[in-house]
Amino acid sequence: MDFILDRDDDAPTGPGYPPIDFRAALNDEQFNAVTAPPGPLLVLAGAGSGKTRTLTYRVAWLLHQGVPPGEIMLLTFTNKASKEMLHRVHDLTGEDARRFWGGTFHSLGNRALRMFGESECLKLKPNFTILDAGESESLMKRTVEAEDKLFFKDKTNPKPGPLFNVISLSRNTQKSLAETVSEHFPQYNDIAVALPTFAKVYAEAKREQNVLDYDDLLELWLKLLTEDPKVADYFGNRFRHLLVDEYQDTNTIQSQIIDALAPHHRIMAVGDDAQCIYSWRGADFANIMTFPERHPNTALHRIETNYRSTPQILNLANGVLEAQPAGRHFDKELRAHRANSMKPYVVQTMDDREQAEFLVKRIRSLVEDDGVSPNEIAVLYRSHFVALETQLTFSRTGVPYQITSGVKFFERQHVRDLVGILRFIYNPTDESAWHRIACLLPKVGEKSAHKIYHAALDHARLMQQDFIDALTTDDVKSKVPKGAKDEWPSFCASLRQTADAMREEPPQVTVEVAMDGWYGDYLKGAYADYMDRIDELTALSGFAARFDAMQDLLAQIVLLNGETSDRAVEPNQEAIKLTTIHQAKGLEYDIVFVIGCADGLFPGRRAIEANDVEEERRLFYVAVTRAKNELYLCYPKIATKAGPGGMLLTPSRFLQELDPSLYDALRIKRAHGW
DNA sequence: CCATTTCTACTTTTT
DNA sequence: GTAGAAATGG
Repeated sequence: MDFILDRDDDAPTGPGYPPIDFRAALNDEQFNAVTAPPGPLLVLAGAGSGKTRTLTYRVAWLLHQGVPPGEIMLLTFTNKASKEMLHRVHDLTGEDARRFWGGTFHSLGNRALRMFGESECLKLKPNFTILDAGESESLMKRTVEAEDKLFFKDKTNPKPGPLFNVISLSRNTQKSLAETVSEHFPQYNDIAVALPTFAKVYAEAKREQNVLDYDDLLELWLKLLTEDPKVADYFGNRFRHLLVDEYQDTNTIQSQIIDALAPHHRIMAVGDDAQCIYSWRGADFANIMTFPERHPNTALHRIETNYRSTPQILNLANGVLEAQPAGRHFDKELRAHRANSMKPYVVQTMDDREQAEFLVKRIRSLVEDDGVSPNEIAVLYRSHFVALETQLTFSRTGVPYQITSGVKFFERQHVRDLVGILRFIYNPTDESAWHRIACLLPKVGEKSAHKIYHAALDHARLMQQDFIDALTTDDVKSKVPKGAKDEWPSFCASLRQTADAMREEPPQVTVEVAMDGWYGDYLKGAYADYMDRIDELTALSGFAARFDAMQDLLAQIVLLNGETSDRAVEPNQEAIKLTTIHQAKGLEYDIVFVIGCADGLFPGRRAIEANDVEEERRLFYVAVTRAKNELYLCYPKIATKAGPGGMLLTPSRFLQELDPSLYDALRIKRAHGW
């Protein structure tokens, strides 16, 4: 992806875009928001009221006013939402989406750091790499252990994951660790004093290794904006218009970034407090409330007419919100626009399997009898594991589906291994990347990897040698466990070759060199489905072909975390969508099935135990408001997989709280007993 | 005695 | 698939 767009490129100004009849395309509320004069704009938009439509038309309107695309920044939460939005803008105006700065906070932060990371206030080396969640945690584990050897041995102490979460939340909310612990993690009160030290050693390790974690992408971006006037000027002058989607999900640091980006206050923030579902990442819909204070003369727009769903679906959605306890939310009622239709169904089945079979039967009938496009059907769920049985049944019965799954393409073991090799070679100080690949050698685990790494590092420093060359010296070899000695030469040789390729060849070739080297042999031995995995790595090399520079490829892979690979499903093949509700946010489908609507699954067990189901309720609200025409809320009576086997489930409290007149209950009879 | 492997139980949500 | 506990091996 190209980063720098010169302003001169951004001609033509003004017309040159296909004409749009804004008046006819929008209702009054939308039209007023879209054509509002530049300045702070806060748009409160209910679900399905055309939030994305308003944003995309706003972009189109700005373009029609002669604003060059290069002056527009579009911020979103998920990759999916950003892709969707850029796509819609493109459809509307024909403008090349790459001319905007559009993307998630994290990806734009990355872009900013690539441009200005070397600024005095950060002094980042340009070849920094980004840790994913797992690597961040294991780096934290290692650094904390180095500081306090016994910390994790004590079972009453938080494990690396939770520890990381505490520190991450404090960074995202810009609050002290002490405050974060007492507010959100009282169970860690007694170890709170140790946390600042842990945070410090972790931060130092990252700096030493020239790596960043996700939170750094926000934190350092903000630091650039507030501490380097040159950078602040650049962003302030260049991006004359900011548009922020799902504003209710911004956390403190994100909201500060927005404010720092726009000294000119030309921000359009769009949000809906009832859809705030990221508070576990520090999202606080109070940001909406205080927006007018931070941006004087904010024009407030409300968009409340719902064009998406039938009145019956909306009634149920309103019913979900009615059950909210009083206070801490704005009253909200979606006004229906569409004609009456059938009520949503609540479907009880015996177990997961029957639930899946119901889906298959109903979907078949929808597609074959009613001519519904499979692309317009979505199966939504609270957590990935709920969809397991559905996935299997779909595969078995040949229902085409596309899953944005827990096992995402870039998360697959072998993909991450290969990326690890690339990352390590690109930035040899990235010890996390080293660990990942070194542990693949027999008899090498965390400890040996660490020893080898430091032996090589010392040697390289001492002899002024390249790190990879240092690996083959006797000094280092002596640290390699016996079992790994055989493979060691070919391991090193392959790294050498890959490093050479990275210097001379484009990313795609580098990927191929790495695949054909030691790692290819390793795969052959380690997995029975070797061929499948090679195919996937070939897909990775195809993906790499899109990039000219290794750093862009690597950054995209970490940031694009969840993207299903292009090869999973043919782009225009028709397939049912299986996704978590979080990922479905902002999207809409003709037919929506929500599966696993049982207490313990949705709301999740953890939320019930923590006695805080409000966020889950908002999530449920998000789920039902995705549906345009038909909505099915399904739950199995018996949990087969999760929890202690054969547990009896009760319908979700969100269903029980609803007035039964809002839905039709359906009980599935077994078609054929087995 | 420590590091690694093996076995078993369980699985939030995203960047 | 993966994290954590028990078993094994250097």
